[in-house]
Amino acid sequence: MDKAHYHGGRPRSEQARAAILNAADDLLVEVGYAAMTMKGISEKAGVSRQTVYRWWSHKAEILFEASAADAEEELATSLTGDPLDDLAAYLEALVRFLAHSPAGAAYRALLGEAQHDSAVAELLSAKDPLGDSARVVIERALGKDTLPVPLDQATALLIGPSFFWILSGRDPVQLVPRQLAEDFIRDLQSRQSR
Amino acid sequence: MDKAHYHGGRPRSEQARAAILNAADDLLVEVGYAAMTMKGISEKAGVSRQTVYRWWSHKAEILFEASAADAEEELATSLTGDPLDDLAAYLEALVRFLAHSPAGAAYRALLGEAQHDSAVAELLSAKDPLGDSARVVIERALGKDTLPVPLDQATALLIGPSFFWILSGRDPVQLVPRQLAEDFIRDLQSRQSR
Amino acid sequence: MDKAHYHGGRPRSEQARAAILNAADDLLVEVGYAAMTMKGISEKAGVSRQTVYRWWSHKAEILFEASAADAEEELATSLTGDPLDDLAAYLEALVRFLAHSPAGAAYRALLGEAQHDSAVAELLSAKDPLGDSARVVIERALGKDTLPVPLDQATALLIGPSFFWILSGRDPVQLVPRQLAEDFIRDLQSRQSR
Amino acid sequence: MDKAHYHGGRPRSEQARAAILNAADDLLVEVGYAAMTMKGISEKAGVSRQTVYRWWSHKAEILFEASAADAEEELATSLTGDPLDDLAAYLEALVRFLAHSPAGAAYRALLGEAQHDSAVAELLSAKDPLGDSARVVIERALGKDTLPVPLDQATALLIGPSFFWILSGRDPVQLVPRQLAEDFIRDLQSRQSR
DNA sequence: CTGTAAACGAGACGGTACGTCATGTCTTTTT
DNA sequence: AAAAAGACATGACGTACCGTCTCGTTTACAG
Repeated sequence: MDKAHYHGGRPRSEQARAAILNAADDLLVEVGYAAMTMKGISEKAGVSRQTVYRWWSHKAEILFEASAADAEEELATSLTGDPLDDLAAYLEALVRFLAHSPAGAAYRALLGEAQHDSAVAELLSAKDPLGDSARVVIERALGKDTLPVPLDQATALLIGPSFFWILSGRDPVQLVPRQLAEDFIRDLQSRQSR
Repeated sequence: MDKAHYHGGRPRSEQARAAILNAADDLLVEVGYAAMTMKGISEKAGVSRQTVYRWWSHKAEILFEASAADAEEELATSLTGDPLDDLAAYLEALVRFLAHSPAGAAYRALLGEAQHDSAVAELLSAKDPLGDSARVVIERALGKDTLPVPLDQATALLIGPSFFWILSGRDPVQLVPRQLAEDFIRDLQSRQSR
Repeated sequence: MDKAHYHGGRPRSEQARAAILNAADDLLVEVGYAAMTMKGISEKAGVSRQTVYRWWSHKAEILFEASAADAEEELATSLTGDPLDDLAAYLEALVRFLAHSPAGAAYRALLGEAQHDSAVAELLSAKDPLGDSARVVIERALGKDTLPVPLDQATALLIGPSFFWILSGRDPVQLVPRQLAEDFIRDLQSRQSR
Repeated sequence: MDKAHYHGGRPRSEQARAAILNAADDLLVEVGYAAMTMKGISEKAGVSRQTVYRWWSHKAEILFEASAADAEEELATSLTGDPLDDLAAYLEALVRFLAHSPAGAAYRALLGEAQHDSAVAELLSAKDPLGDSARVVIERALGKDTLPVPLDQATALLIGPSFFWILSGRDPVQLVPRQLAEDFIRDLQSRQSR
């Protein structure tokens, strides 16, 4: 017996699962989040509506699962050794993600929903791609123990300005990641020296 | 003749207008943004559905008009003369607005919609309560001409961390406005001194 | 003002009403009662599903309204003056109705539903085309006051055998209406003479 | 080997068969024919859905098999020797069956379905509990050879009025079996004497 | 004081998505 | 081969809101 906990019955179709996630991804780009419906997803995936509802309860849940991997990948960074370079590279990736990537659009849509749908809010707080990636970068660039601020608050200082800039609809071209990275480092240092 | 361009017909009912805006405000608190519908608003306001559609095309438009005044008021600050005090007070008001005020909930809901509805995005960019209020505070606290950074980018530095903190669902209690205000001032000073 | 109790609002569309009743009639013939659905009716009528549900709650209700007039007409009889002729003619019409007419098929379907759906049962008991027509015929053929049996029971004696024959799926050709009419008259007479 | 044509494999489970028939019987009483579903039957019987479909194709088929024996039993009569007594007793049993017995409710439901489902119609014409029982009673009470009418038509005369009365939703209390039996006998006699 | 014309209430209408349900089939392991 | 388990495609269910429409009524100013 291969499966650990077999309880009888036809096994879940991996094909259907993939088709649904792909359909959700595609629909987000093609028609936007608002016009994306459970019905539309099921039809685009060539799958019954019931099958969609069997495994997910909201379009947000589907979209989250569909874009989580992409988000993680796009926000992952390679280290250069130089803290400033690393942080600047990360902020650049962050801006690219939020402003231009499909996965970023998915994230913004989900975060938007989360503002008035607690189910979605829980989804995001359970696995937060921005917070997670930022924590990793800061730890590796500056060292975990030398931080004068709780790690979580440091992420807010790093991410906050770019996040606000893009979410509030401002032009991402005007953002200068290197400058923001410098500010961040200087800020932490001056806090430390007090 | 009072009205500038009268073209005959019954004048718009101020009573209906007020009832609709109030209904929208109330419904946001009672059922949340997602469950708020044009039909629900019209019924709660005791007004025909057509009357709502005659003057507004989305629930976002109604909500925006209904909460704009409150937002402006809640984000307005009185000056003390001390820049640090002023900025800290403003950040405190900002957090209170975003995290606890009904008008702030409306703003978050609208900003959420704006992430996937360009009509709402335009609405917000046309009159941006956060940006406007922050610009005013920074100008008055630090002086317009001494800023080493474009005013708009300064607002992002000031607002960004708190904005991200709350929008991403983190606990607003952990925010320390005075600390953030200090950081902001120190940041601008060190930029200047280079 | 034309309408007796106008309470505002767009008036009901007579066109939609007629289209729905026609669609129901047609569908019964084309696909049969079981395969007839509310959705199918609305689509065939070129009408929204909500419009159907606004005025009727079951397909049985629609079918009843659609076929009631036809049933009444097909079971109406013209008098000849001779009781035997009249009753025989009526039974002939009854058999034709039950066994061959579309309206009769509708009636049989409804009566079938009534056996396990009390809502349909009420519908039929409120306006019973068989009972009504039979009562009229018996009254006019034999006189209301000379009956030795309650009128209702007389209708059962007259109608019963043919009704059972057809409903139980037997061949209507083997029914001899004139013979049944004779039996009925003889029966009443012999009851009277006791 | 016991079975005549054994072809290997697991034998049919008698337990499952009985559970299904019982479940059908129970469900008819509990929820009525309309709300009775194949799914419901299988769940109530604690049996896989496939097992139900393997042996029966409609709920009508199951219900028929489940109630046939009961019907036969309830409509069987013991002879007293007196034709009038025998026929009256039979009619009484018939009314009790149609109006009050669960098996009778099953029969009415099936006959209802038969009006718009030819598969069910065939089922009933293949084994007709009413016709069969009536034929037996008439033969034994009046003698097979002295009948002036084909036996089948005689059953219609005997059963028809009660059948119509109950199927059309009238109150069974108002039926007087003895009276109807008298009518039936008198009718046949007067036909004979012509 | 009488038109005229837009605002308003009421509510019907065609659409479309919702989430659920039962259908009958299938795929898997177990008996 | 039969059976339990349960996933699957299909398609109707009845409901909700959408935005539009068509009525009769109301309310202002203009002539």
